[in-house]
Amino acid sequence: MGYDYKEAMKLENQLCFPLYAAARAVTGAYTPYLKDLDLTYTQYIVLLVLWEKDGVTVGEICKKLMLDSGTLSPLLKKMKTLGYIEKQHSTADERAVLIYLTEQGKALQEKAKDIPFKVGQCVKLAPEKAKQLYSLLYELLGTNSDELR
Amino acid sequence: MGYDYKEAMKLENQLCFPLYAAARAVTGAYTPYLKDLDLTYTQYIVLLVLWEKDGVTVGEICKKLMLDSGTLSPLLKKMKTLGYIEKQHSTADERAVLIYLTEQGKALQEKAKDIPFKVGQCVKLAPEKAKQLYSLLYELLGTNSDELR
DNA sequence: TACAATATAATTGTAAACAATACATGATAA
DNA sequence: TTATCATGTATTGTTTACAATTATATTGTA
Repeated sequence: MGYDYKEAMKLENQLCFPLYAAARAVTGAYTPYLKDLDLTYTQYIVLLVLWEKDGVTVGEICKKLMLDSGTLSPLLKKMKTLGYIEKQHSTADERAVLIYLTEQGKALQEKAKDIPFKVGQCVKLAPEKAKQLYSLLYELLGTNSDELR
Repeated sequence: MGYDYKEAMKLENQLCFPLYAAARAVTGAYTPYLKDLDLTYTQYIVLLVLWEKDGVTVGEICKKLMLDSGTLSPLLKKMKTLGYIEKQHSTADERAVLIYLTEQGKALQEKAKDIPFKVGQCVKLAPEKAKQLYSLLYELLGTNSDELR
């Protein structure tokens, strides 16, 4: 008996599905908290990048978040109109666009400070299991960042 | 010293991010193979459901895939125009819509049979680690399917 | 110095994803 | 019965995602 493709094709036998579903579920867990701050999940992770290091290029944000400019360009434009960021062309390289937080953008960090904790409360996975999951995911991403994208 | 929220808010300290990124990466790994069959990832997982059990309601598909009707309704409409499925109102309950594979939709299973294997090749995670990841993800989903959605 | 190759963002087009709402059918209770 | 509530699906509006392309700037090189 060979490779049972019908068995392999069952939804519950594919790693992709729980990954896809879990990602949406966890992202969704952020939504109510982010809504209070008028933020979407993607805007939030852009801010996470900027709160760590202000004045980075669009390309650096793309790389960190593994998103492309087709996703981030309109998003950053929106965040600018919302008053969270400013854009500025690099003087060293006119192609590069640097993103800076406004005062309002900086102030959001304080307002968002409880979110990781609150979401952590929702995601009822024992700490050591969360850690395992975390490292498996990074392993998956690390060994595949080239092949997969 | 209290709870260091600035540390907690770093991108690399949040479980959500690798989950989000890995899900997109793995989903993206399907894209080239699915493109050959003129399928999107979401269409593919709908077919996975139907290949397992034909003639299920929209609601059952929603539940299995953890997607809502706002996502699936237009998708199913598209799949109908593509000739993969047919819709039929349940006689027992006129509200319910049953989804049936067409011959073309059934035939796609044979054409798609190598996809799980091929994607498995791309995702270079040792089998036992993939298994671990798999069960952690289902644990995350299982314990939270109510709270998270 | 030209000019091809490359790099950086933005744009366009298509397809999800989901909240909120609408709408039809079915179930239930006064 | 008939008002009311619940259920199943579809629609509308907003925001991602990403492929493919474009516009512009920079770099490498003949």
